[in-house]
Amino acid sequence: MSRLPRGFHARAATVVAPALLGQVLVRRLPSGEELRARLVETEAYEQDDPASHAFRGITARNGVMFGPPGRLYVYFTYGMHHCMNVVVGREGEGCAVLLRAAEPLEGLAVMGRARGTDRLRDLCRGPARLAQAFAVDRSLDGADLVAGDQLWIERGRSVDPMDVRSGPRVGIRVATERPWRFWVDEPWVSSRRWGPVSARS
DNA sequence: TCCCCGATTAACT
DNA sequence: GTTAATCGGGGAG
Repeated sequence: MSRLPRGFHARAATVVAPALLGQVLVRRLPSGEELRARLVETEAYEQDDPASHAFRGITARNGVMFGPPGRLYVYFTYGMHHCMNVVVGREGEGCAVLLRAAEPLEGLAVMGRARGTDRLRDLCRGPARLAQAFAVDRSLDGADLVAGDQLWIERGRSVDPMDVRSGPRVGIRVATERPWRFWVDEPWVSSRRWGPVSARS
């Protein structure tokens, strides 16, 4: 399997987000074990986007977002959850794609232990669940997905563009008119409400 | 310093 | 459908 190159990430968030569907997220744990899951749901956060953590400029928390593309931005929220994003676009822009859900493929027992459940469907269904299953927290903030050895993304079987759906992003109260959540209609996504088949190619 | 609330989840009714 | 859990970020004062 080939790893997604820097150039893949160096594009607009609204392009990278749907393009990530079907790609395989890989985590190598300190123990050497590898986890794999196929991405099925993402969200784009662009420049000048009121819903983006980068909207109000660079801070200690979101600094990685303004760095080079292809790195991981991890944030902590609700006092208990971690979520992971891929930094995209050009350095200095502050664009990212939130990884929201995936189909577990490999390392299921390890994911189940991390999640505290054996229910396959709940291992990676939701951004915080995905991060927990993959043992991702703030210590991986800034990890290089292109050249690093802890986390990366491999080219997976491509998703038919006609199967990509889109709709409003989840859990935000601004910019709801931007249909920047992308997903495929499978049981692994966090929510199947909304969204006709996307018009985008 | 204080204070509100969040790119959520799980356990309820 | 509703709500508690739980705490760091960042705007206001």
